Amino acid sequence: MALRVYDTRSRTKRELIPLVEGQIGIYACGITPYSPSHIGHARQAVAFDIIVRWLRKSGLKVNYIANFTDIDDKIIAVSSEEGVDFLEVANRNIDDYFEVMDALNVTRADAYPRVTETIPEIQEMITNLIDKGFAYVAKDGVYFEIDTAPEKYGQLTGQTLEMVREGAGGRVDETGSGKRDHRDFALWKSAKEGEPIWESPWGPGRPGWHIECSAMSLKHLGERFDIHGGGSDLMFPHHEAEIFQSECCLGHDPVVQYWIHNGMINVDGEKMSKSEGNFWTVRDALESIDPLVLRYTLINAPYRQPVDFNSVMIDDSRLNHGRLLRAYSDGLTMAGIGDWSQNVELSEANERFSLGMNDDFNTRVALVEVQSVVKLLRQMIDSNSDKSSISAATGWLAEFAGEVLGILPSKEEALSMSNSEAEARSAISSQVEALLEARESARESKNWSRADEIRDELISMGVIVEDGADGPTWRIE
RNA sequence: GCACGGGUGGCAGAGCAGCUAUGCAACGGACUGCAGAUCCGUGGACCCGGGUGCAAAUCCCGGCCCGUGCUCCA
Repeated sequence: MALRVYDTRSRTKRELIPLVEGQIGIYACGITPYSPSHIGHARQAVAFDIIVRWLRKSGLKVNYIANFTDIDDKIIAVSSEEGVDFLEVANRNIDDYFEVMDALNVTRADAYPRVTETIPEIQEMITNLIDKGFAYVAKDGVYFEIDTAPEKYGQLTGQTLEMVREGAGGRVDETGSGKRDHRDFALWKSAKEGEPIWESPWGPGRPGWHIECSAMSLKHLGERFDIHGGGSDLMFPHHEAEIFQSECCLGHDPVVQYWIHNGMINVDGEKMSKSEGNFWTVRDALESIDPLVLRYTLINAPYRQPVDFNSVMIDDSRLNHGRLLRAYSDGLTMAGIGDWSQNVELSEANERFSLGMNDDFNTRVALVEVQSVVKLLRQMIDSNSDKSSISAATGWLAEFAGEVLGILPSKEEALSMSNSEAEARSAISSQVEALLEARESARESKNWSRADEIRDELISMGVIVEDGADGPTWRIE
């Protein structure tokens, strides 16, 4: 079954053919840690996490690299504002990143390179570009000269040199920059007062934005690698600049076989931004949303589509995820995890799930199959199916909803969750049983108002009563 | 303005030439004193206008609307 990936550069879905059979090198542009991570970062991290999980599930050996751009203008701005070292700002926000992404069940990348740990490689690349005539030294730094490779312009966004010229023409003189052309971009920025600096052949300074990713991907994945990705907002200029740098430096193209970009997050249909006041950090979101529910929300649309973050969407995810969780833990306690491969319906579900994931990692299609297996499992439980069927369906969920999509807690956690619920139950059990008994006798004498009164009392204790054919059952909300 | 995505039932969101998407909500039924949970069933959609097909939500052309980008210095 062929795995097809939408490649931004060719604007088509193409079959994923690894450079080295059985192996995939993937680089994803991570965050610039100048503030706590927001839900857009979470979407990116989750999207690539699932892509990597699916590649591994497909039998590929994956080397996944995600970087931190830990020196940049915004970090410097925060650091000078707070009067602390720039690395303190970066480290603080990197810690935050790991903490919230762990909560979202994001598998760690194989490496998290940082700009500040890649300075020699960056300088080497810049030297190379100067030597080959693609870059020049100016009074305020080193610039990549766009006109040396005009054919590479607009590779990802379709824009032409002329368009951008119109968009920003004539600014070079105004800013006093040493650029020859305003579309040239900085590889190295000369030191300014009070900024962190590194020594270089072109004087003290720091790397420009863009070069770090070319250098880090080269260092970790080599001169050619399979997949490079990030948010769609990075296509221009960041990723196009990388194409210039890497391909001109290495002297071949393409360096990256497939470019993939995830869509942005909107909040209530509007662009999420600090000035709009609709800005959600992951921490904000986790105050009212369970981490796995948030993850469910983020994969509720294919990774390339925009996701609208709104209360309906979240409530919907909460409901569906809750149903999934309940079916899973019921199945787990009743029958455990079993082999699903002998069950026809589950095998078909597997096929459709895989078809969806192989079609550019369509998690929405995958979730439909999860929902249908939840329904199937529910039916099995309700109709007192044999243990092996229930364990098979539970096993299917563990494998696909758990292992691949990462929206289930681990088996141990799921069981300990039901254990802690059991503890909570036993703590109030005698009290509840007594009330239920009183309610049952009220019901027998058709004293409905008294019965409902008792039920209300139980609800206020956080107990939900459900009358069934064999008498009432109850659970803790 | 230009580039790239997208506009599907009350809502969210798949499908991207012929075959029930799915979930929530609604409606009907089973079970219920009621409620809840669960199950069964029903109705309901493809932004507008042209075009190409035996056949178009799906392809082409033209509108309209939405999102993102149009660089670090500004």
